[in-house]
Amino acid sequence: MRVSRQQAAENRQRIVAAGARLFRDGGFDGIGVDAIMKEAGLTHGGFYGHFASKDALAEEAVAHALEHSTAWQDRMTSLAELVSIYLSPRHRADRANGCAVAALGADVARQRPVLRRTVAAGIRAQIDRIVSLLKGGTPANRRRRAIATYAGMVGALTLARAVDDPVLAQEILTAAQQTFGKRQLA
Amino acid sequence: MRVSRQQAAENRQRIVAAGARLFRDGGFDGIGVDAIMKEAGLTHGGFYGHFASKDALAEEAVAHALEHSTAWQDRMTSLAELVSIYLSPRHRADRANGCAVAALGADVARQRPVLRRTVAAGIRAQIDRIVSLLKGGTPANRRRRAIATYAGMVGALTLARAVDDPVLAQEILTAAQQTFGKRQLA
DNA sequence: TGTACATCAGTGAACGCGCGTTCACTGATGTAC
DNA sequence: TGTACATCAGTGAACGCGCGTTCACTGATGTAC
Repeated sequence: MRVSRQQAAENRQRIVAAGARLFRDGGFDGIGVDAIMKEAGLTHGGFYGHFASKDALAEEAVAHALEHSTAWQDRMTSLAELVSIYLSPRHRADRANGCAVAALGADVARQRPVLRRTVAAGIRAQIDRIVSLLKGGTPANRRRRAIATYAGMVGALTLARAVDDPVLAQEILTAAQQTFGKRQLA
Repeated sequence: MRVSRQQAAENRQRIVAAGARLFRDGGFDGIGVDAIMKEAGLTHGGFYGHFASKDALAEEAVAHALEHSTAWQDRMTSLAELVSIYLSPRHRADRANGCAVAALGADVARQRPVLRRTVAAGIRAQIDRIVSLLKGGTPANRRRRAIATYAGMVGALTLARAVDDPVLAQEILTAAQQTFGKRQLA
């Protein structure tokens, strides 16, 4: 049953958004086209009218996730605030809507170059965002500290999500928050 | 064709070692029982004489990887040295034999509790190892800095592996090395 | 503005392949005498 | 120490299921007149 062009465009967007959420939650291999289409309120057969392959969606979904998982950061005025939200228990628990780099992490390294290029662009943008919140030092120094801070954030979230012990997880988040947020890296 | 008990025990160890390498390289879902058995020099049918399931092997393989990928660290006498090797281009390129936490990263969070407990133990051990290399400050302060340092190391390696641009990758490794190795976190 | 037809977004059955797992079989090892 | 038999590690074919992808079909949309 054909739908209007506008409806079709909306459906496409819903598929991308569903993929962005489900891939972050379950990993690229952990989620099927079937589940994504169902989440978007459609049946799996229609998928290939919108995308050439699951891989092609993955690419768009990651781009979408990178944009939307960082939008709130542009409203932050201090690094402490940004780090505090990034390393919050809520972000730890909500993989599906959080940072795509931390959610897909090592798996990105195993994906096609196009996808990795998209992720690289997202990482560059994130570094710039942190640079703009840092004070003092030369531009080169600020960039180094921004990279180290971002690495600390991604690593701490990854570690906190990997462990099953909630106490250790919280200790990791708190330690990283104090180091990368409250203090400024030298 | 039956083999000696000793041979069988050696075969089992070879399967674990093969799993440890291949899982780190390809991810839990990216590698099949077939490939692991072939890497161990056997055929896939014999797998279930040694392990109850692929998941059961994953558990042992991760434990094996955590031990063997950190053994060299006990010979390090300075944090700078440890960080320098961890964040080297060589470690970035050699996922299969490197840090299991960075190699499997976010995927660990999606695995069974037993495996996550194993990873948590490995993370605790790694934190202690870094604590013993830190100087100055109270024990609590050293522990916080050790956690932040470890998070920075894992995050930087994850980011460097995720991006496709070797220049950006090296910049990330260098920045993290300077921040977490050459200087001491406050 | 209304009618007739072509288009095409979405449906759901079906295909094919890969992969985890099972199983009957083989033949060397281990053991009982 | 040697022989006869039971055990069992490993083999490779086969099973079954899930999943990515295809396809004939449907019926509402878009368009030509």
